[in-house]
Amino acid sequence: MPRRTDHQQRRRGLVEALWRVLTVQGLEAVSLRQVAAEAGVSMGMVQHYFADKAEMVMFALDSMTEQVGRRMADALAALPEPVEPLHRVRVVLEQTLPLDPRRRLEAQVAATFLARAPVDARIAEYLRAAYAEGHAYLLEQLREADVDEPARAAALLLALTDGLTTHTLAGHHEPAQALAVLHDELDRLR
Amino acid sequence: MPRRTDHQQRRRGLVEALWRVLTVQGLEAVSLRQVAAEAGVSMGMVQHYFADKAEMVMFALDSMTEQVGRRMADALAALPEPVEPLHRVRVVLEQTLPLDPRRRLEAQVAATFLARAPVDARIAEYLRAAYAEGHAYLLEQLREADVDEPARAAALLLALTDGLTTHTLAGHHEPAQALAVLHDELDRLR
DNA sequence: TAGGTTACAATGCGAATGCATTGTAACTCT
DNA sequence: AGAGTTACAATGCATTCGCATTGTAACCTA
Repeated sequence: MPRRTDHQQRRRGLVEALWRVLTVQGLEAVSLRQVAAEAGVSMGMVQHYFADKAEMVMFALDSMTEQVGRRMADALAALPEPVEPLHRVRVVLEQTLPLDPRRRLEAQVAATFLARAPVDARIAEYLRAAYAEGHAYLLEQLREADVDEPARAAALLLALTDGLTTHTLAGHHEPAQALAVLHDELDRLR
Repeated sequence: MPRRTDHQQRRRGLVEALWRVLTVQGLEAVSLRQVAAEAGVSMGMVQHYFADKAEMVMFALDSMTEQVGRRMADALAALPEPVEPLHRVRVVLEQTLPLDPRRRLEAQVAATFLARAPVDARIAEYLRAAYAEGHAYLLEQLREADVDEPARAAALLLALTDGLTTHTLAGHHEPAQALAVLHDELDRLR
């Protein structure tokens, strides 16, 4: 066995560079060269770690959802006992709102991919599975909270959160306003 | 004065071709050549009617919002007297949901531009003005309907509608479900 | 220490892009 | 009828793209 590096770590570094290009210049500016430049490495290195552009982009999407999922799990674990189901819903949804720089970056990456889903089958399929998972979790919590029509409420909350995220990123209002709207809606579900 | 054509009409035709490219292949596939090919004309002609790509794209956005606005006005005018303000809200918001092929195309164009706003100042500014207009209209109607916290409710409805649109376009659920969610939420405002 | 594998760097290539330039009909007005 | 303007079409150019190829150093194993 010859010279070895930590593949996962290198790929993560490149993906962070990709995210930066994506959030500053948009998905159409994401190219092998741009990512390499942003990461301060050669284009050959990027090629070494990703078979092609599509794999790189899908890995960037996967890394992002993984990261958000981790933060959701952490936030849930930090909740004081006893945990109300609607509190879980609130905490989970708040992780997807652009409330700080980290979440703002993630939200923008997610929003960009979501907007691209209608014209990209692979992205659509991936996001569909993620949506199904999120919907199932919300459904479970809303049932436990005795909310009327929990399936519809779950769809509503997911759509509302995404809409608030998009509007915040577009500069239509402040993050705090988005948070207030979400809290209002959750209060009304009681 | 020499040879004359209807500039507005030609531009509209080209913009429809642009929309088709946009909805099928995404905004990054929109190029002078692609639009020309889709419209069945030469690239020189496209250049003749638009100074550059940016102007063409902004005109496409403007045409779309204009068209949606026209449909909203028509739908409002077709409402039977006496008109309830919440009914107006419903009719207006329904014009932005992808409930039929026409609205689906418009919704996808709108969603694509909205997702691009965070990295494009010109688009952001344009959409901000459009959002402000929509919010002001909803605010007026919600006040007339004696809804609690009308400003917040307006922001909620706009975000929810956009979220439902995005999720429908991404294939997360059916158009009918999106409509049902919106109707539920409007009923709860009474 | 020799051989083989890994980790890049560098370069080349065909395709596509936005835009500028040039050419040429067609039409209007004087 | 001539002149001038408009409406395109065609082409060229520099740049960027994804990807393939090639080269080379570093490193591990036998």
